[in-house]
Amino acid sequence: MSQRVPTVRDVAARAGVSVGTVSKALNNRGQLREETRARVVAAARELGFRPNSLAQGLQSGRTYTVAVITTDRFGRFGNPLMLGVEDALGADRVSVFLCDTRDDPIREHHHAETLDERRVDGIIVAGRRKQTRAPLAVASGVPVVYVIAQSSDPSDFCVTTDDVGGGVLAARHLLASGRTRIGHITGPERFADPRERAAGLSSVLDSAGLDLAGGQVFYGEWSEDWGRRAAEMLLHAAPDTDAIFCGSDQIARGVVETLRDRRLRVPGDIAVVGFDNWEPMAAGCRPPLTTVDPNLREVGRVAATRLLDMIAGRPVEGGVETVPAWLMLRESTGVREAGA
Amino acid sequence: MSQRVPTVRDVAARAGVSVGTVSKALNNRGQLREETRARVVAAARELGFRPNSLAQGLQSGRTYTVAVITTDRFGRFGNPLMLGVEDALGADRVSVFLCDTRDDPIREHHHAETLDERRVDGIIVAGRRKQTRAPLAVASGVPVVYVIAQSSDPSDFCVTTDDVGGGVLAARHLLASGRTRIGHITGPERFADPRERAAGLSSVLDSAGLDLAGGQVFYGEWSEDWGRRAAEMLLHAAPDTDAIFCGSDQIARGVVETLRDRRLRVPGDIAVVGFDNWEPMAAGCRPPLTTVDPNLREVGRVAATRLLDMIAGRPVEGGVETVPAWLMLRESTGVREAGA
DNA sequence: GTGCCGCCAGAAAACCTATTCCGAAAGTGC
DNA sequence: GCACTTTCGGAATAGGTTTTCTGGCGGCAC
Repeated sequence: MSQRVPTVRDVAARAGVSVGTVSKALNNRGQLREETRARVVAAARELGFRPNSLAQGLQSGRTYTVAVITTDRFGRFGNPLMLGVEDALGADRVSVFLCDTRDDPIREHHHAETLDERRVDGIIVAGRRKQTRAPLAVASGVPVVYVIAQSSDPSDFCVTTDDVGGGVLAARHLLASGRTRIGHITGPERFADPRERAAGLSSVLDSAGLDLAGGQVFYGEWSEDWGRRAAEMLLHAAPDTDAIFCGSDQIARGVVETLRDRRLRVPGDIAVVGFDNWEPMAAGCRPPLTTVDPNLREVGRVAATRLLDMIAGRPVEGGVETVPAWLMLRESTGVREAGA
Repeated sequence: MSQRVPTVRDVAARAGVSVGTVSKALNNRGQLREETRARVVAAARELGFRPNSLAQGLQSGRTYTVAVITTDRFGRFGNPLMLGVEDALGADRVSVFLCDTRDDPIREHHHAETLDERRVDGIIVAGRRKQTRAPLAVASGVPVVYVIAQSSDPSDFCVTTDDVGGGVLAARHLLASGRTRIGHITGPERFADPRERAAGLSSVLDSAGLDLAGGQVFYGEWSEDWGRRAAEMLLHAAPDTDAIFCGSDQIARGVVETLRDRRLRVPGDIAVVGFDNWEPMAAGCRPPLTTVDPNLREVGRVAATRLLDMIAGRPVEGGVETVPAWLMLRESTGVREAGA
């Protein structure tokens, strides 16, 4: 009872040919009689033969594997991203190694070494936040694409979200809905992402000759609780606010709760726009949230596609490619009620 | 300018020894003079040599790779699970292939074939729901561990959550807090998970001689909206309800919202317990939710550990191993207010 | 002092599995 | 009978690990 997995040698023996012939028959290469080819194929099927991709990789120098290194503790951002990556990679029978660094440089280095040894064809390095980071320490020649967090080496290629554009989308939508006294509650000022979203909003307001309701951006934390507290502050500073753009869906949830407590109708009295399009948060809200979708799945798809380009030797220019966001319309920015 | 990655041959040439000697030197095997070993190690370092793990895998028959096949990429369930898997695997330098089937049997089969060819050492098949599924169609001999969804082959090994136990925990906690009129709002009745949670609750209530508030389990959907609607129904049927155990944190959020609308205080008038301990949902709730944590990270850790056992040839009995849940205490089940 | 045994260090070769290139045998055409 | 094609075997190759082999040397006995 040999439980051994069959090799080309076994197939060759069973078909009565040489190993070279087996390879040619199964890969449709070389000159073979149709009868021979069929015999080999039959033998392979009967034995349940599966070529060893380690041996193939050794031979060809390509492993058809790609790694995704993420700092995101498999958080919610990683999911749509991975989905996009799989979209692009799946077609090519490329398998994905998933490595979580847990924000630890030692772990990252460790993963990089292992991936080097595994001779992955390429690597996607995904950060959680927009920031500049040191290039991944990996064998020269292995293509690397950076996602969201970009490399400090300008010749590296990076794909990222369009946070300024997301802010612009939200702002234009609110203006188009007839809102003019728009406030902004968002995450920590020390991060680039919320600053860019705020910049997008401000640019639109400036062009329209409008000021930010409350006179300032309310920077704080990425939590519902901050949304609740900041909404109080904003309404205290500017009681006539008629729209609030929030830096995340979680913040928006908090904001909506405060508005409800104060008997303010959404969207009747105040429209609310979130950011992330984090389905369970945004759709579960009452009313469901209109929100900016940063298009992470597309970001993942673009990253993987470019990586495949680089692997195939097609030139990919260094620099940052920005994927446009889009607006998910739900009820929280619906039409303003008459007389409101 | 040869960009070629260095091989043992290059190291051997630089150190002035044979390739066999290089291997022995770098792996601390065989008999070598200390001076020779040091010379080889130095040469390897200077060249930036990294052994090709494809070649090693070909030789040893072990690849130090494991695959996780999941049907649940969107879900929040995959994240803590993967974390646990990496906890257990990381120590052994085992890399993880992540395969998403998107609930498509064709995709699953496709992944299984590819993993076969890659000669992964083992596979973890993770389902989203407790159900029985056909065994993964993979080369005989490759160890497979099933998570949550179990294999129809009783000799396969499966790790799963303790939903009955979770229900028991929630029920005991509520009884201990002095609640006696406990309702239950949960997900679809056609799934085993909510039925088991309800069974756990019922068993405790039965032992205490209590009935379920509202006279029935409110089965529905896994949404906030169902939580809101079902809470209305429950309160209509049993206005004196003093606690609600919810089948998910999302449902609990909806329930809490309805209670707030009705001016019922949580936990003052009614205590609420969720299920999942999905941090942003449970902690963001006002008040923060006491909730059953199904311990998915531990489930992942156990699955990976058992898989490593099987890979190492240590016997693992078939059957289902259940990982105990635990209760995350937050404010939604705090002390009952005096006079309430 | 010389011959033999055994050990040490490292070279050389075999092996893991699949692919590819080269060449040989057999068959065809004229 | 010669050139040419078709068909397939055999060997080289990829990059390591492992086993076997060899040369040199020390120790011991006579």
